[in-house]
Amino acid sequence: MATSGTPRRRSREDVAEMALHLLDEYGLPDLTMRNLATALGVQPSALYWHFPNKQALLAAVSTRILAPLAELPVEDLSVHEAVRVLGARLRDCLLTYRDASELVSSSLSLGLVGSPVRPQLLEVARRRGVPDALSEVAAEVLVHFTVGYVFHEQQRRTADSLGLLEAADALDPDEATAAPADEDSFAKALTMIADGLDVSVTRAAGPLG
Amino acid sequence: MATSGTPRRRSREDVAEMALHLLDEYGLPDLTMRNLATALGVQPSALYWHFPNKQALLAAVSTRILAPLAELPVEDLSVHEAVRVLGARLRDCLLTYRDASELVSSSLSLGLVGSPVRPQLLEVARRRGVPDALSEVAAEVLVHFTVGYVFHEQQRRTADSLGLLEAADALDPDEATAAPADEDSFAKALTMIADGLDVSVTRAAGPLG
DNA sequence: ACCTGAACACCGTTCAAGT
DNA sequence: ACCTGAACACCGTTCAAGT
Repeated sequence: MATSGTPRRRSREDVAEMALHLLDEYGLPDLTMRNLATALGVQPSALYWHFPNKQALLAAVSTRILAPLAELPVEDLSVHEAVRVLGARLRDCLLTYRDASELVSSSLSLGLVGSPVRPQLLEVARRRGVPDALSEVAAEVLVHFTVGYVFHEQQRRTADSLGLLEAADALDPDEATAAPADEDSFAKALTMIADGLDVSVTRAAGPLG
Repeated sequence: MATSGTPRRRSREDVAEMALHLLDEYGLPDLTMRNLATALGVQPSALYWHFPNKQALLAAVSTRILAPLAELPVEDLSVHEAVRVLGARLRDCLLTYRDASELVSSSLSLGLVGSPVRPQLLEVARRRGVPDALSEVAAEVLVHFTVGYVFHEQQRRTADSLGLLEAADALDPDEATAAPADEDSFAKALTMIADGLDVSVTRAAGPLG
């Protein structure tokens, strides 16, 4: 009995994993249902048994990309530290796979995937007596900024890997080569966001004690 | 001579204007080259005389959407006020047309359109003696957050106009109906960003004077 | 200068039918 | 339960040719 080994129940996971691999290898524009089916040695229509549509598939891929964030230990951090660590780690996750920020951005906006920093930031903030309303706002600023920043970063990366950097710089003489999207300015931005939250916390606590 | 009236040189502008109209009327997914051509009473291939590709067309539409921002008078504002006013006005521009934030987000990330707040924020900041490096960072946080926020706002808007709000809320029992994307939390976020910039400015000026 | 006509090489999705 | 085969209704883009 059951000699055919494990009844491989997780073929849905296999599809998502192959999709993530194709994303990283060939980029989002080439992550088509047809290419994915071919890579799996299957007909395109077979994918629709596992996922209702392409958006749902992409949401599953987004979840995989963001998974490492959930395991990040934040209990002992200050709120200021948590904002910076969560932002930096979210950026790491997005930079791990090609075009990941674009994919996550859309899954996030469609509400098909939860905020990758909200639960942990809320937990730390509560522990320090910060009102949820403030941490909610900070979480939104943090995730929108980070995803948008890395989106921009990855687009420029693939853009000048194709050698069409001049086109983008010819926009405005003053505006050219705005920000090189360096590591440093990202860290400064996170500090600015954390500082902003601190000010709000102080203002909220000030009148009371 | 020249009896045929004005030689209508601006048909390129007409194409962009019609595209903006279609965007607002039917949404980004239905803004196809074929639908646009039909609306103009022309063959799809005719559009490629005016624009090299669809991305360039969309960039022109983005520029139109963001145009009102350039006329905003900011000279007399404090840096703190400028951040909040520019953010609020950017949101207004994006909310004026359906799916505008998604379109602008991609044009922005592709570098086909300049930052809609950078020039004015830099000008105000210089006037107040704020180092460019700091206002650059603040401008990035401001634009990424605002575009991302409104993207999320508009997606939810069209999502529940289609009556599929429950699907998104069934994600996580704790995480459900995260932020109703209200006017108020957006204003609070802008204040937080402005506060963060203020702290950075104070820190930069402190050791010196 | 501006546009047509026709083609090329693709898409996501559905659905009866197979096993 | 899981997949095939075949179709439907589309896409963006190119390019010779017209006017």
